[in-house]
Amino acid sequence: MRPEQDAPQRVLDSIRRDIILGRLPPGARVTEVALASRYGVSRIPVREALRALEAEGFVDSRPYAGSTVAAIPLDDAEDLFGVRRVIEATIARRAALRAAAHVAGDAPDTSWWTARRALTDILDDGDRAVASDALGDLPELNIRFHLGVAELSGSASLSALLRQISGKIEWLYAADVDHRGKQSWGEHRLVMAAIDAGNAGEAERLMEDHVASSQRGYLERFAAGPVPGPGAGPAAGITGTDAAGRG
Amino acid sequence: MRPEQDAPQRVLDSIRRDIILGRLPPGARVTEVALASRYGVSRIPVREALRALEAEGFVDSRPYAGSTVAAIPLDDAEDLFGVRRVIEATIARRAALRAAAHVAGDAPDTSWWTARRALTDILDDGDRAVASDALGDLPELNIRFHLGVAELSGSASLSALLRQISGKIEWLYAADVDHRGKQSWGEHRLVMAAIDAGNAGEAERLMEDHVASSQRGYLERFAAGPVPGPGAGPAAGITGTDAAGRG
DNA sequence: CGGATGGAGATTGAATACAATCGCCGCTAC
DNA sequence: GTAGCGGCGATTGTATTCAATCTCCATCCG
Repeated sequence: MRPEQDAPQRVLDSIRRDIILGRLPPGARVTEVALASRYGVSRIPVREALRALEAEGFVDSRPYAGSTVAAIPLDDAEDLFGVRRVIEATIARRAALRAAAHVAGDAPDTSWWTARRALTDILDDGDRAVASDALGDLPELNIRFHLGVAELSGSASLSALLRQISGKIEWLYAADVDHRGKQSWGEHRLVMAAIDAGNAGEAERLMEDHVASSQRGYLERFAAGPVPGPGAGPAAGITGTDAAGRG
Repeated sequence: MRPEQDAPQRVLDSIRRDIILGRLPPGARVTEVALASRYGVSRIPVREALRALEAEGFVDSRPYAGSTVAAIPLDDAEDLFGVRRVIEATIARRAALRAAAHVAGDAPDTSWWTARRALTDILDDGDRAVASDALGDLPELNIRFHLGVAELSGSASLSALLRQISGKIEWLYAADVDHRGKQSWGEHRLVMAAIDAGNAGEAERLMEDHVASSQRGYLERFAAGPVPGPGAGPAAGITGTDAAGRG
């Protein structure tokens, strides 16, 4: 079996996705051999992925006792949105500043153009999804847009922080996708325009409003009875050799 | 050799410390075998530690090309402080709310008392350090105080975020410890008092001022010629079998 | 009949071994 | 003299293997 060259990354993304989408419910035991056989690799890449997930707060581990899926951070929802607002607004401001520097001709950076082009594609894909009422594609595109802007900001530190927070918030939304759907998506072009114009203040303000609006949508939905969610009971995990998340 | 039960954690902390303190300068190559022999373990724990460090943004890795120490995020300094202000203020507010719930008798949580007692010890140790002019101990105690308050807040998500940001900021300060020394340390007791009183608004405000003040100290120091630092050249790394950070 | 205790099975922690890939150095050709 | 190229050493990626520890369940004792 040839080395997949980034099997750990693939395994990491897959497990995290299974957790976020509720295919691995909170409390479920995740054993290394089960995951290894599920993804067709040995335990080593799985171990690395599990350790990363532990650092990200998606699983709890105890020495020799294995790992379980962590509890969904329901109590942190409001604060997570608050932190995310600040981070995203900062990112938008810096992205605008960097865009301005680029049109001015300074900083001849090819990676910047790559990131900018990727955003164009994401925006177009999202518009098509909205036009064809394929709203199921929007959550994924939404994440990619925001991470794309982070890329454009040029700050690895802020990108990493946003990535961590986004995962948690995505988890909160859980399988409850399309939180505001069309309207929310439309706001992305406004943010992008401000960035392209190099208008740092406007980009910062628009992004903050956008995130705040997303937060309101979440709170309205879950204020009363928070998240019926898939996390029914601390069991039903994968334990056998081929049972992972086939629900 | 018996399993150390958390060798990866120890290795992770050690390497991160070496990076933050400049013993492993930016650009230095860090090979698995060198680290393994330095810490007396095999490559497996080292791999897990390196992957965690990559997620934290301290090293850059490419498949089959190995890992190098990342560049110090100098350009992110101001924004990192901004995000940290929000996170710490939120943490302080929640810690106060939780303290209020505890004196009220709700939530009989033994781990809370453990965390609270640890903070008492940290504050006392810091006072002793100040009294005996052992200011070299303050940076370490400073980090522990802030992480201790995060623990008290009861939010694993916010704790993880703070941990990540603190590492970066500590890196910025680099070997330049005792940034404001005695005065900064004294502010900790004010924050702690507000938390113990269950005064959420006051705790939030005091913590934000405290972090903002720390930021001013940093900017004043490094505004002109940012960080002479140990990152002289992209070389001098550890490559041999026993050369790690013996500088 | 309830709770402690011992052992078997399962699972993780770590080391060793091997395959795949990269980077460097000398060589060749122009 | 310099640019392209092939081989070799070094390093990473992964699998296999064994030791240490935990969990669960049946058993025994009070």
